[in-house]
Amino acid sequence: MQTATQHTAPRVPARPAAVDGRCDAWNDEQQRIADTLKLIAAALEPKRRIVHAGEVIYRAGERFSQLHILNSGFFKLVSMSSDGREQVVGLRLRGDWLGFSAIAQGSYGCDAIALDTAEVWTVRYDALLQACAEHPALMISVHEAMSREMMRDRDSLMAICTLPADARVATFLHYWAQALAMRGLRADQFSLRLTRAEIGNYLGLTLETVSRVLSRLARAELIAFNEKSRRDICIPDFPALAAYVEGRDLRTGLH
Amino acid sequence: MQTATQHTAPRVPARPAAVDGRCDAWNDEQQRIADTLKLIAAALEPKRRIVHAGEVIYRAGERFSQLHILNSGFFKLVSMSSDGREQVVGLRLRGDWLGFSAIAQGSYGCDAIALDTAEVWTVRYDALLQACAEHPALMISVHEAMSREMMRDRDSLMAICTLPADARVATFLHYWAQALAMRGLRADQFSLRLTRAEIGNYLGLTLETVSRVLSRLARAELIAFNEKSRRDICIPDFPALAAYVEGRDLRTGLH
DNA sequence: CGCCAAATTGACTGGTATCAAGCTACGTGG
DNA sequence: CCACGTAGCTTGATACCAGTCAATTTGGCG
Repeated sequence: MQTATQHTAPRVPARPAAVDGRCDAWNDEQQRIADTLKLIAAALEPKRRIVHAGEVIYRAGERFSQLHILNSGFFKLVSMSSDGREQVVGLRLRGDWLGFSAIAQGSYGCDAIALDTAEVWTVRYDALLQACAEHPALMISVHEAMSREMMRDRDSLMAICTLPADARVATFLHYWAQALAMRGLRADQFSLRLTRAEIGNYLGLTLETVSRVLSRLARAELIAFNEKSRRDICIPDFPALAAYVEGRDLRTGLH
Repeated sequence: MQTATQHTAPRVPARPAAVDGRCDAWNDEQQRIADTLKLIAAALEPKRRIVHAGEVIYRAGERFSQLHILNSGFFKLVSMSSDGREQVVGLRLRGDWLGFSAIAQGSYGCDAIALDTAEVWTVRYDALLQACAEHPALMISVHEAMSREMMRDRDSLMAICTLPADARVATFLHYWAQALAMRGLRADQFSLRLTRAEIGNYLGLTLETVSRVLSRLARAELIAFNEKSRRDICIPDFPALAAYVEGRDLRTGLH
């Protein structure tokens, strides 16, 4: 079965020793996702399909009747406000659901766009409801997924509200590396798959500011660019990045 | 039964004619909340209690086993990051649930603090799961509540990320007035019940900036202060405020 | 090769934060 | 009753971070 280009290469990525403390959570997370997918496959026979970068799973305004689960790949959620401003409101990876926020309103509130080749599983919402009533484990799993999404949104809200630009970008990279690692993908080197403008949009910054911050972080050796394609980021020292994201008043020249 | 001080007086508040367009949504919302509460009361026999301003329903870190629904009153959710920064991450009114975001993690991620006398209904999560399996309507209602919470968080994220200070505060007031109106409470005059510092914290601004913006909005006559207590806000012309929140390039002297 | 989107970098501007000085309301105790 | 302290709020002066505008470089692709 075809899967995402970049994300398949190393099954067990090289991980810096200092992240070992995370290995439990990391394996747990992998297990959790696998269990959830198995549960869905067993109870619902989801429609599976491959989509390619740029393809749209749903658009804002479309009638809601299905939910989607990512088996692989990488999506962005783009919301458009009444006055025409666009905003990237979320990013989704393997194990994440797409469409929860449409349940209440009956129609999607944003576009879901693939940034990569991805495998999407689709289930009808009414079928899911029925399956949940019959399979308690599935209902728990769905609630947990929604709860996790809320928690994540809340964290990013907090980060974006309170942190200066350097810390926002660093937090973003840190979160992203962690999310990849938890899914068994390599986290010490990866492609952002987003333009500076999209990152900035997501973080509430301009593309110039994102560019400048990335340069500063590189100068401080918290990240490095892959020669060829500055969209590929290396994280040579994950603990250092983590420390910067927490403390932020360390030796680095970044106040 | 004792209920919130301020929020009970007018059963059907005076509403400026121009908001009539909203009356459908407004009555729908009231009906929806009433239906949900009835559903919960019927299926779960929730524990009901009155809490007073300042009381805490749960604290970050506590083990999760219960969810709460507000029958009346007004809560803030306060999250504390590892490095000690505090942040108001949400506000809750009648019909809102408290605790969803704790499901995934098994423990609460923030404090829930009453800002007013409130009536809280509490249900065990395991009981809710079981009831959901037996009552499809209840499960739908729970999913909708979670979905609505996601949508709201997303909207506020968008507002906070992309808007300048004036618009943030105006959006906040507009949302708040609407939320009160939808619950049948008077929206043309209300108490914020939050200090400038708390509002600023919630909106990613300093208390000084909030104060200045409120003064500017008052000078532009989009809001007015109740003589005595500048924490009581009047909205003399709701459509004007709504127009400002949307367009923002109107006649007002606020660029 | 030449075009175009993306990214980088610099100079300048402006919106918020910060620092600081009062003001107001309210409760406490003399 | 008034003096006093305190918490919340307002307003002004200044500093600085990030946005804006602009010039240039880089990389991808027909």
